[in-house]
Amino acid sequence: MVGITDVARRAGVSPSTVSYALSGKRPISKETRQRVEAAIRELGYRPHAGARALASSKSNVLALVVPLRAGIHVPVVMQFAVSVVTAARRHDHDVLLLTQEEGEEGLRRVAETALVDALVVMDVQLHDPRLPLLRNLDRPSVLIGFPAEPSGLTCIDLDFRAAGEACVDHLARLGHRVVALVGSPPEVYVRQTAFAQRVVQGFTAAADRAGLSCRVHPCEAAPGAARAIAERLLREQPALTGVVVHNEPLLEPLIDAFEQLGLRVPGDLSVTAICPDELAASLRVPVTSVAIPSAEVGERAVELLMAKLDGGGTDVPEATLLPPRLTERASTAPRDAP
Amino acid sequence: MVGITDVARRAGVSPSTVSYALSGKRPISKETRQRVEAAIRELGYRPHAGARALASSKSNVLALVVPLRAGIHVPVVMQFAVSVVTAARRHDHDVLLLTQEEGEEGLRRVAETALVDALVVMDVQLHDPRLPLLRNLDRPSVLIGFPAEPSGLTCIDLDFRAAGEACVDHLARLGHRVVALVGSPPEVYVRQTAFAQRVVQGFTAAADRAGLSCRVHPCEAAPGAARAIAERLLREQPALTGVVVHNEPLLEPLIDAFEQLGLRVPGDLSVTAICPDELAASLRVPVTSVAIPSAEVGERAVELLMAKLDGGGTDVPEATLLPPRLTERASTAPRDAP
DNA sequence: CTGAAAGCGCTAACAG
DNA sequence: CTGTTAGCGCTTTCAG
Repeated sequence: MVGITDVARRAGVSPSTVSYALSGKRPISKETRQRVEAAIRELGYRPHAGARALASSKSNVLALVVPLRAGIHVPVVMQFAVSVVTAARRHDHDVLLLTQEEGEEGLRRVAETALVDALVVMDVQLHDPRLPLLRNLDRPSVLIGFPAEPSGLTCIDLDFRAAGEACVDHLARLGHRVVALVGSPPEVYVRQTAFAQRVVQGFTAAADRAGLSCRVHPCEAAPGAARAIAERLLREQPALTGVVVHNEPLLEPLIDAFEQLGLRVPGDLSVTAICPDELAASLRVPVTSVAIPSAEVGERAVELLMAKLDGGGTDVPEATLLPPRLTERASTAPRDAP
Repeated sequence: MVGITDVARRAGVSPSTVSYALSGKRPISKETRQRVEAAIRELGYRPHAGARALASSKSNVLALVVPLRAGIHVPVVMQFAVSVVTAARRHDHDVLLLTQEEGEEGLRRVAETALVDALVVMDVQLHDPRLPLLRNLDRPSVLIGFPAEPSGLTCIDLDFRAAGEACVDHLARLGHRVVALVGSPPEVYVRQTAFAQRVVQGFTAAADRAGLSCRVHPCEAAPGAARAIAERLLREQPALTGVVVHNEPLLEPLIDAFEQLGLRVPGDLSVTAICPDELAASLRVPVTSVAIPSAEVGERAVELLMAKLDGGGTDVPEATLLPPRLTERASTAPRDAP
């Protein structure tokens, strides 16, 4: 194995100079640097990650905890993970993948063995059991999602409340007076995942504010569910003309179901969704939607972590709520004059 | 920070004894072990990962390279990743997540810095540029998928050829005489991803053997694609009664399209798929399918890696082809008597 | 701007 | 069955 001393010898300098040339932590004359770089190249030198971690107390690895639970749209998780890895690499960090299953012990393990320098935790619940641990860990973390009591933690997410509002506002502006929310599966609410609830709050608040009649339906994404929910919506709200869908797998079948029931989208019914842009744009009827910006959230999460790692934690905001971005597509239209 | 010497002092033993008590690499008397364990518990000791890696030249971390390319079904990748993590944890290893994007340099980096002990590489192409590198790396690897020349590498995958055959055999046994394969998007074939081609080979071979008329259609998963391909199939093969689908996103819309064209499934048309069981089982018409056993592949991949890591590499099979498992569901039926 | 040298915390001979 | 000790390869004072 070729080590730093081999490089030093070949370049005619001391090991510390090689180290500093690599880290840039102190000025190195141009010629020295070039000799070092040449030696590194010629020998194919790679610093040993473990040795580095031991000597510097920095592993340059981040932990990413991904959820496995039911009712979570897998492509969003994956896209998020990829963006975290990509962003981390830009900051010269790698990413260790942990599953939710590992629980608190998993977090504690990777943090306390110094395997990772910091943690990104997805799918945070309102009263997440991991919160006390994350507060006390000696390494910084960023949570994706907001728990009930976020103080002392760094959290980031789409502003789901505002997203719910944005959808309703859009429908209200188009003249719709009776709207419904088709939400995530019931288990997501039972688990008290904050984002689902926040959409409901925003939806309801905006509807009240605009004087709209509204209802909320948590909804499974089972085979026959789309048809059933479509019929139920129309039965319960015969004057329904606006629907907000916050349930990725159900979006396409639901639109199909409406059309099979004789309702044209957007002719008779306007549909908006909260979902990834790619999904909304790829449907037969491209859907007006508020994007779930997984890639941006992942990227920002890593930036926050990096700021905490080298800023010491000062001036890193505790809460980052990304404002919703609504894109109009073909699924919404003004309500017919009454 | 509490180190191994603190534990040793507290337990009244030497550091090496603590180390051996932890690793089990040499016999420790029961009483000593208990004193050590008590000390560890009382002090909340955690061995430092970097120090361990440096001293033992083992990081206990595996690299997992995931694909990002178009035409790859994301849930399969995710499920696979999760099963790799889970299996790795059972063997006391962690998993570092790399994206395809990092390419050869990424593999080289994590291997040569000793960040990881071994690698799992997904989505291997027939003439994958990473193959020479993987052959020469000093750390073992397992490939998911088979390149054109797998010798000297350890590969594992579903036997896609046999899967294609199994679907055709099933249809043939039910009396179908004219069949079609709706395959992966064209880019998957162009990239020469082996599995897509192998399905075609198996499909064609089995059809020839059984004397069936057959055609193959690579197919995008775009919004209108399902309807278009359905119409095209019926135009080109008016007597078509059996379809094999190897394209997850298209499966459901394709069945819908057939039914909209007036063909009942399985009354007029039998459909089988090669896809994850969860997908096949969750459709309105549960589909007879050969499962893509992502979880099993991930698990087996890790077992192979572990065998190579501690077995020295001997007696680890180079090729592991998982036999297809076809589950009959509601989408296939005997062909009507002519 | 550069070098010397002391560890970082653990493992694994070697010695008993 | 247990202890002593020499590193593992790098970073970072301290000195110049």
